[in-house]
Amino acid sequence: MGPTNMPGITCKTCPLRKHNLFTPFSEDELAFMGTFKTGELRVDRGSTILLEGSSSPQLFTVLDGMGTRYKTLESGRRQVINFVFPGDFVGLQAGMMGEMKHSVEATTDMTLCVFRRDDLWRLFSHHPERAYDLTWIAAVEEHFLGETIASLGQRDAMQRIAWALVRIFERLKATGYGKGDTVPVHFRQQDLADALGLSLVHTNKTLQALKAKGLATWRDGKLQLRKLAELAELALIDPEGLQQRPLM
Amino acid sequence: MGPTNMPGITCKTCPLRKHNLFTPFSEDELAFMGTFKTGELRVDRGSTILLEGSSSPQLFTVLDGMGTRYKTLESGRRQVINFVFPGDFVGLQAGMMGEMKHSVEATTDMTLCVFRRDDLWRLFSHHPERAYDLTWIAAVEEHFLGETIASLGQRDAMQRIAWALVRIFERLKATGYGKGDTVPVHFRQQDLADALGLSLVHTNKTLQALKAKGLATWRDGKLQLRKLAELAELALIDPEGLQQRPLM
DNA sequence: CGTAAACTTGAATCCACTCAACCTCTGTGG
DNA sequence: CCACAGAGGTTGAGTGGATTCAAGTTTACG
Repeated sequence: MGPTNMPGITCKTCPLRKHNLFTPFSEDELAFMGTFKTGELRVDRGSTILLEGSSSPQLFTVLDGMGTRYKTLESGRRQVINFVFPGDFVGLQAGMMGEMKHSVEATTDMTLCVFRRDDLWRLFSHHPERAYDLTWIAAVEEHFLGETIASLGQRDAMQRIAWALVRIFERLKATGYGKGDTVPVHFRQQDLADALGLSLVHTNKTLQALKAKGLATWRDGKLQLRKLAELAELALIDPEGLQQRPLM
Repeated sequence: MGPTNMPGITCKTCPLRKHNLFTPFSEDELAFMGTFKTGELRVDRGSTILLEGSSSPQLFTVLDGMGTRYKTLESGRRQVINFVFPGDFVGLQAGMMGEMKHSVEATTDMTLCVFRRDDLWRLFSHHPERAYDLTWIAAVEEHFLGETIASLGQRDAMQRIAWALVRIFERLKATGYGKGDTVPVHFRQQDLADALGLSLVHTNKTLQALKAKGLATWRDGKLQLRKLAELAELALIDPEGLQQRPLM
């Protein structure tokens, strides 16, 4: 199955909107987004959605599925900047700066809501409240990247992994995935290693250590956090929870 | 000398605008920015301009001086998210999300251009081109943080320090600081260490190693890069140079 | 002249890395 | 139906880059 385009969900019936992770839409906004959205894209897992250095004519909001944003250094090493979840907006850099500064790849099969880059200016000129939200989204992203920098710079391997697992867990729960203390996570250990600046071997061993402590189990695409509070404490995360943010 | 407020430069005569690091202003934009700017702030080195968790009523563009954005973890460790240079816009997170997710501190005496947070909406609703630029700025910031993540995750100590020195150097040159192969850098080694996730001791020894290689000398607030290209190569930086960006 | 801040230096330790196998699936083609 | 290949995961051993600890030195300044 290759990438396909098909008329699917409308903004009005968008299943993401119901999660209170996202700020509610007004009727006006809803109507506008309907015209801003140009279609839907389905891609297989493994597909590259945006390529570093390219200037995509399209912007996306992830409707379903997960992926990674990553950079490849000249040394050949890969850094996963962050993980991409439903509700995330991708392509803003290409939209504003002219070209992507990282790649985006689908880790699972993925459905994306498609916007035209050329419409961005229409958004700014005619729908300031949506423009405001877009900037808000950029600010939220900046915040998370700052947190990641703090993790890579100041946390040891165990804290980093605990931190990542908690963040992934919280985000998925807030978007309606999983149930109880278990969420579906289909990333590979290598993805996590590349995200945290750790070797695959050490990531593996540290995951086992967390399992031995009875804090986290991650097998066969299922992540189970038995003692979330304890894990968050180990990760030096202050338990503020996720703040509401806009959705594109 | 404490913080003082005094009518100084007007946007029309703003010395930053002349550097081609920044995209030019139109007459309209210039006129509007004059009304958006509410004053100037001078602070001594060591001052905290924005505090993590606070919701500043003010936003700033740095006119002169340098500083750091940083977070403090529960463990007491400090992570410098990035350095702040003239032309940088600070306070966007507080402006959009309600509160700062990191602190901003002046490392040298600093002059800032002051805006009122309440005026942000006026900017979005009446000056879409400026709103667009603001989002652009956020996207640029996101790009740099992504690069930093790649550095902390994938580069070793020598590469990280080389990377940081080159980036600092390029940015300062692009804003008219220093001459020849030397620029003024008044950060402490501890700041650099905290930015790169390295210990002070190792930062010190690595700086000496770079000096021994004849690549970089940093003493008494003067950073001299003798062989920029070679240093950039060591740092795995592709020599694209700095891209034009908007200025607030 | 004394104190504090920033910078240096040396030594011992350890966290995380690399290397090198090996295991366990799953899908595929003879 | 079985052999094989490839991807993802696991395990052990040895190494080394970066850390911590603990003193120094230099510089700025009241």
